[in-house]
Amino acid sequence: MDKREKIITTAMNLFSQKGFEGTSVREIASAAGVNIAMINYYFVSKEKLFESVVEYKTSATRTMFAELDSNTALSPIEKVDKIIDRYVERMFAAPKFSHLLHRELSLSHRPKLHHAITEILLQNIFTIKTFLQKNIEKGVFKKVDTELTVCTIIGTISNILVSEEMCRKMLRKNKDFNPYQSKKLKERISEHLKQLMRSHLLKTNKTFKQ
Amino acid sequence: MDKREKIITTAMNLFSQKGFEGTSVREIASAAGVNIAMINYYFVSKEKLFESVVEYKTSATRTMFAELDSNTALSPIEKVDKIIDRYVERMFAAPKFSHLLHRELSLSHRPKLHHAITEILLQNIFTIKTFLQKNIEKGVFKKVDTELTVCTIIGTISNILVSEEMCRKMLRKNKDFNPYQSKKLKERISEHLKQLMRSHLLKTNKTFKQ
DNA sequence: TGAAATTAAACAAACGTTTAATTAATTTTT
DNA sequence: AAAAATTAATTAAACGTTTGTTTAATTTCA
Repeated sequence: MDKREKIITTAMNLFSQKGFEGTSVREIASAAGVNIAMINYYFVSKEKLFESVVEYKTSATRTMFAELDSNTALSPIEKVDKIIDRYVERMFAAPKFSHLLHRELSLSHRPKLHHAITEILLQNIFTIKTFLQKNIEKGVFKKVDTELTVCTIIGTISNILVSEEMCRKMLRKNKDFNPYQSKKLKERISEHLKQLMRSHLLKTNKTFKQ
Repeated sequence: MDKREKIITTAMNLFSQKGFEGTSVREIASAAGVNIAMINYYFVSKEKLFESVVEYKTSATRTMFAELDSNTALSPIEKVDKIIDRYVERMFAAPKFSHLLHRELSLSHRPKLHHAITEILLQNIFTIKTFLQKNIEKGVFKKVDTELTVCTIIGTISNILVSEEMCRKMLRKNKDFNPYQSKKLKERISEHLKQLMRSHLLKTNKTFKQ
């Protein structure tokens, strides 16, 4: 890995753990094993480094929902299942980075970064929303509030993963339970959301695994 | 309002807007109209001030869910409705403070504060969870994942309110729409969650306002 | 008179950033 | 292909600010 990339991944980890203001440039440089001046040399400023981190991390997963949307082999409710699975997968793969985005989103004193994150997240939201709307028009799904339904899916997942300690205590697990590594929890969340969405979206009284 | 309280409310607003590290003690002192030394005189340190802010804000609403729980005049699903109404109300009353809590919760480098917030939020979660469990045992509600159901309610609301700009764009509103002041949005979220919870929890096929 | 409240000033430490000098790598010229 | 010239990468040190906190003197109030 070249130094530029090493700085980005190190910064991502530190920003995720301690926030933007809570992480110093010296800390990043030291953890990445580079001279402190290299950071300004490559990224101009700390804020620009942050933007690079966001861009680096989200570019890979940007097309995920769009690809899923164009897959026509699945039934509407099966697609909902897939959307849930993929989103849960994505959040579990990098929970701390998701927190970083949400944290920055809830702050208002760095407008540029705020705007950039908003645009990134909106893409995913609109893809799902449009999918739901189409199937409501077709008469396949109930006439639900599509925008808030997307919020429910995303909000549920990010809420559970907001803190390891919180998650453990809420689920009454002991100290050696690691939420972010638990395959069981991942499946449990998927199951819950699928069941929730089936009763929410489907007109007929099909109950799911219950 | 005495100076101590003035410092707390000013700090709350600034911490909410700019985060803990993003707010300086000088800034708080200046905005509160007090000498900078007064903050350490009253609160010993910046971190202790933060803890005082959290304590001050949450003490008032701490008993809310417990009181609601002991109200026996309502049917189970009506109580769910009330829980949703109250929670939405609470979040809309101080959205930025909610973000402050969630932001701090997603960081791991101030363990003391992290722990304090966890305990505060857990009280509400367990009250709702226990209520759901009781009604599942009685056979009134379906056998759902109670813990994740609570996450869904809380997560949906906090996800929508995470950012004003995000909310506006997601709901396709124009610039002069103020999400945090919108009574309509508040009702819309309540409606969505009530409908969601009825299809999720109720065994019979009662659909709600649809 | 004595305790509490308030102040301006200073504290050391940490912050993000820049400088200027040096080494490494690449390109151009012979 | 070797030498020279040019660009890029890297470094230690210092830059001026800002940070949270403390001091010691003064004012306020009981």
